[in-house]
Amino acid sequence: MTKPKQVTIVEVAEAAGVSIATVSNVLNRGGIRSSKETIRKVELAAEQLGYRRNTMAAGLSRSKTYEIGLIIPALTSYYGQLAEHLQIEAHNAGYHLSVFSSGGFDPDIERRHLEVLLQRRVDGLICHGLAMGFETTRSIVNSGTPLVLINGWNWPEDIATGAVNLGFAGACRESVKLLAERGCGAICYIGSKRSKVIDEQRLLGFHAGIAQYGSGLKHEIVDAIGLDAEAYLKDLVQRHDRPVGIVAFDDYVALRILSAANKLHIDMPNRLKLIGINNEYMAKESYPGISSWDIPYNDQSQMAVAKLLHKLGHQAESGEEREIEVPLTFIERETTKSYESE
Amino acid sequence: MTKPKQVTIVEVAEAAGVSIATVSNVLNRGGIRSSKETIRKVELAAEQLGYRRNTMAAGLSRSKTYEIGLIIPALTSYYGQLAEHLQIEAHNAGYHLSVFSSGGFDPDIERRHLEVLLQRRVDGLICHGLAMGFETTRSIVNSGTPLVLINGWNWPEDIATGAVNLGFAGACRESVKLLAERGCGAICYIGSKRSKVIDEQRLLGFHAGIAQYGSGLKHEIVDAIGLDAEAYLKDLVQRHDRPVGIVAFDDYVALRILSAANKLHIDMPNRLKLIGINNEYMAKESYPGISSWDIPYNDQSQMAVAKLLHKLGHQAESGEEREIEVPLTFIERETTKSYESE
DNA sequence: CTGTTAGCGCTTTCAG
DNA sequence: CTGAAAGCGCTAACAG
Repeated sequence: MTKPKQVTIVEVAEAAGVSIATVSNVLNRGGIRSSKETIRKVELAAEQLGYRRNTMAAGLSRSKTYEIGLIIPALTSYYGQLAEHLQIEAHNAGYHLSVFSSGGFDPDIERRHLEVLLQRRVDGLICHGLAMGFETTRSIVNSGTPLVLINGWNWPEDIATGAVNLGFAGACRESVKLLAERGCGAICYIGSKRSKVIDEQRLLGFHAGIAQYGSGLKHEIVDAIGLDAEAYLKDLVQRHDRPVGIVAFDDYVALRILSAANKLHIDMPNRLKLIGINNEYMAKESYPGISSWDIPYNDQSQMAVAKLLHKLGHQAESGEEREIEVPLTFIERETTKSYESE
Repeated sequence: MTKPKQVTIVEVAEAAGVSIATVSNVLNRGGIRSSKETIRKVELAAEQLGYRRNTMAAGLSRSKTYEIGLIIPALTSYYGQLAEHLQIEAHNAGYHLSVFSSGGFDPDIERRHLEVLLQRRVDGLICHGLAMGFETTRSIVNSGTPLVLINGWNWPEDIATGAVNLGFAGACRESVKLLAERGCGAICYIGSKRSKVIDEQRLLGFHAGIAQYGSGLKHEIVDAIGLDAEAYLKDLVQRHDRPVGIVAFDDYVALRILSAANKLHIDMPNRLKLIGINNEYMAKESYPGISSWDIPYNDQSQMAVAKLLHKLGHQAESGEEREIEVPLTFIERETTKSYESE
């Protein structure tokens, strides 16, 4: 069980009867500029010996790792999905993505992972805004490692790094619009202070929506943490005659609301209309189905990777603007509309 | 924006007026056997220059990476959680964990990630049974890299590698028992063929339960994929006078069932009793709450890492048995029991 | 087309 | 306690 000495190009070279340089050329540079015969010999030898390139040696020698690091606040739901997509995009670009979770916004863990990544000399970094403190980020930027942020809004100029953000504000604004149009007399945003910057974006959009479409409408803002959904909802509905609209922080919060509503036998969508965000499984499979905003994982991932590649000098497009925004798309379900046929 | 040449021990050595060997000793070997004065000088120089150790060089030189690779089928729900916990355990042991998702059971991606990890010369590997084919696994074992499996049951002797498995079978058996005791006249398992080996385990337990506690009980087995939950449920309930019990593959499937039941106004838990697995958010927050089996992430992670360390020669305990099993714990909610007080 | 050789940055004997 | 020197495995000129 002791790790048998791994085979190196030296051994392959010997077996194939060529020099190590030739082996390197054949195996790791696409066999260009080598005779067919040599290529064959080398590949055969490598195959038989079970050669496997040592990334550390290669990286050290070229001072380029083809690795890009990802730091996200968690590995669940949205973040997990995102990581998955990014992994694919990175691969398509010839890089490979190492994923690290900062374990729910823990700045120490964040620092630690970052340090590991930097010590690894990753070529670039993709980080979620939530997982990054300003200080940490500044130190990356100073280290010279290219960085693109995901969901990082309005970062200080001196550490501006390019970001691709989700259009949460827009989604919330449109949610308000829709709820207003559907006849809600009061609209309420249930946020989550825990995800500060993201909550701010939602709130921004919510307020914009109220300002634009909600004249004469009552509105209020509460936080999901520690909220007694049942009590709140009961009270909310009692206080208003017309239908009530709720914009939930995400589908998790929305599910809590929906369950409370079910328990109280509140008529959805006639008495209460509910919109979540993220379009997760539970939104689709709960009863009634929760209207929600779908996340364009593909677009966001593609853009993030493209932007990073650009910084890495790959001369791709889409590297100009500092922040770019990706819009969500609304998926309507029974919490906002009664289905006739469908 | 071009990557400024990173500082190396050579520069630190110069700045501190000592040799690179000394720098290495101080910085990366805990400053043992060095005079206080030297230590101070070196640390100061390193600090000022912003020295950051190059992992590749270090790893290459010691042929030891302190990295362990993780391959899981996805980054969502259970898998994401698991990864998160493993990351912590690994860290506590002085290792760092690189996470890779094989993008939903895709054998090509699996192979690719594996190759990357092996080329990185990770010290060890933790893989989820679902994400691994036998062939792939055999090649790891042959490569000499220690491997511990998570949820890998009954692997062929020649690639037996040690596994820490969740007690799904036990959970399902006990679910049947509970449903039988609670007066169900028919018990039904709704599986998911997509997760083959896991489904098998559940089924194993289900059958054991039926054999042991379900004499005279009707039982049936269906698959969640493509299932019309509403139609199925309607029919199921009509066919039986006594309460019907359902053991769902996981909480995702359970949620679908629950939604269908709500839609059909089936009385839970009196007419229908439902048990999920994984104890995810939706089980806790749906209405009625779904009884489910909680996963001991901590235990499983600890054991997996401990087992791997053992193989790495860390001489820890718990490395003897080839497969070890971690039991789940039942969390009862309203889908199986009416609450009076809570 | 192929081989020689000088590193990449760090660890690790082994002398001093 | 400190330093000189020999690698770790691979890449990248540069000659042949």
